Amino acid sequence: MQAKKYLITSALPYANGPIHFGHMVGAYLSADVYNRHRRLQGQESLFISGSDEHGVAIMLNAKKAGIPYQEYVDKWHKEHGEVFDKYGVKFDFFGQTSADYHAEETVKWFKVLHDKEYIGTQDSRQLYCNDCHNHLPDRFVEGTCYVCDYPDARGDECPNCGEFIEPAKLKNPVCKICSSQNIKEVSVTQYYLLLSKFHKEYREWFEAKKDSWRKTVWPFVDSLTKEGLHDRAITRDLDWGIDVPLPNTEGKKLYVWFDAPIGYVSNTKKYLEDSGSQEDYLKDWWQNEDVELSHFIGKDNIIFHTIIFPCMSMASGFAKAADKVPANQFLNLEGKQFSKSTGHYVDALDAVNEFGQDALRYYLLTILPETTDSSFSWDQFQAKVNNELANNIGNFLNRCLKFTQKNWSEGLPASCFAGFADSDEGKLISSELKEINEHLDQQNFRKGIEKVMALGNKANNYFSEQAPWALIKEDRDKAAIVLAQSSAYALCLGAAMAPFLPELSSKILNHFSGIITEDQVKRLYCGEVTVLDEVFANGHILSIPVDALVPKILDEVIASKKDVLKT
RNA sequence: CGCGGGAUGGAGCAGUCUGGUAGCUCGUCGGGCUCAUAACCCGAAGGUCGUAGGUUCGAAUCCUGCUCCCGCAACCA
Repeated sequence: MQAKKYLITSALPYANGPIHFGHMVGAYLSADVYNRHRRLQGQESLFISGSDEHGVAIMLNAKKAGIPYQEYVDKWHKEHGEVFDKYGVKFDFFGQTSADYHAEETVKWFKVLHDKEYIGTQDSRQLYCNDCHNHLPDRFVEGTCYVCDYPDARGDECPNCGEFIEPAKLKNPVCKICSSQNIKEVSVTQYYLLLSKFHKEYREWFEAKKDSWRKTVWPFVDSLTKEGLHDRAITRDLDWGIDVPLPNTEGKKLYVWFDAPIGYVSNTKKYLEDSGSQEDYLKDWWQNEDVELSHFIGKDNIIFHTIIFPCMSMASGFAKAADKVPANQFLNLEGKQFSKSTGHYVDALDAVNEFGQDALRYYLLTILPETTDSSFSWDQFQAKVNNELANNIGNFLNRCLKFTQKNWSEGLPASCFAGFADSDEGKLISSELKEINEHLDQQNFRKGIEKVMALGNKANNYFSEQAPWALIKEDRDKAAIVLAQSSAYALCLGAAMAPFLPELSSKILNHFSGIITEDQVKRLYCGEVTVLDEVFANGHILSIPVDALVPKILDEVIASKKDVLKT
């Protein structure tokens, strides 16, 4: 059955540091393209994200910076919002998990899961630092591996021998927070999400996804869950987070990963309330079977979005489980991992301020790590932007519009545009536009943007073959028809590009403002080229001066970027 | 045998599920054009599809073994 509405979420960025291209490409750009795509199709959609603001890492960094937790996360929330804005990633709502409305929603989920006996207590042994008085999560302890004697084994895994570590057994454990060796093992009682009880229902839901989920997602999750599900602690002994809503639980907070995905739901609720909508966030969206729910995430989040949150949703009855989880692989920088500490790093905000939204969105979308890890390279960035975006698309628009403006300053008459939809060019464009739609329906973003480029290629092809610069000397009327068809090409390119490069798209459409409505753009986007007969019913005058729409990136600039990485 | 992903012309990738003369973008070389952002168009060269076997009339694609790379992914998020 065709879904009627689309609920789109992007992983909540952790409010603990700057955003880099890896984040951008992992969970935000493709989600934004998908959202814009569905809207252009005239579908109803909601695009939700927000800051993830709890957890030990934030606590410690705020303490280190000497500022209150709330102030710390607010700072990052603001900066992240700014970055997304500059990249044209346009959420309907970008909330915060430290807000009251979110705590309220999370508590509701906890209580229902508790009442249904999907939450219970278990005792476990955990390390505690006597000097900084923190309960130490596995990753915050280091020591000597008890299997291979590797000296820098982490509390959860030994990077040398690959053994999964039981932190209490580590030799010479050291607190990673304060470097103290004064660590003791204590017994703690935590609340657990009893996923083991939900195995059968979970697998029933999961197995139905086999053919539609990416092969980087399904087999991995399958191998983790086919034998059974592990219960999982969802509380921690911390002083920053949402209080456990039960008596005698002082000092316990909900684990950040329990509350974070509920953020999608609470942010939806808040958005609908704030925008004065009459819709109910659960009935009309989260529980609605006619809604297609897609979680856009990086591969590091697969477990939470394909196992834990779906179980929480189904077991509580608050929400349907995900329909699609188009998880991306990782993006490297010049072949190596991004690393802020070693300086092998590019700040996403600096980059967009320098190169602009179109160039970065274009390049990043063409290297989306959909099937395998990919790599950002400055040389390739320059080559692709200059050769593909500027020379192909940008130059086509420039040559065709400038030529038209120079020779038909009075405008092209309606008669030149007649019959375009039925022409070979018109039919070709129509089928190309429909194909782009299909790729995006399937969330194949790279293929989609490749197709847009191919359309630009065809436009250049047509222009060169028809050679209007020669034709105009022999038969001005025939040349006018060629230019009219080229204008139609330009307009179609503008529409096709809309979900990928909204800024460039609107620059193109701007040349046709006044003769095309928003609704007509949507129809054109879906491949209905007959709409052009209406659009050009009175001919067309290019009234705005034509300028190069895609600036080229200079060698010196790229060289300086590469130099920065070397040092 | 921890788990998953990957290995395809100089570079980056698609194709593998559903076997049938190996495709795309960039780069290189040759030609054309001059409307345009030294842009555009046409043509060419370049690959025994990581490796060793197997199945088959036929394998990049299916099966088995091996090598190398990336990541760590259910108590960091």
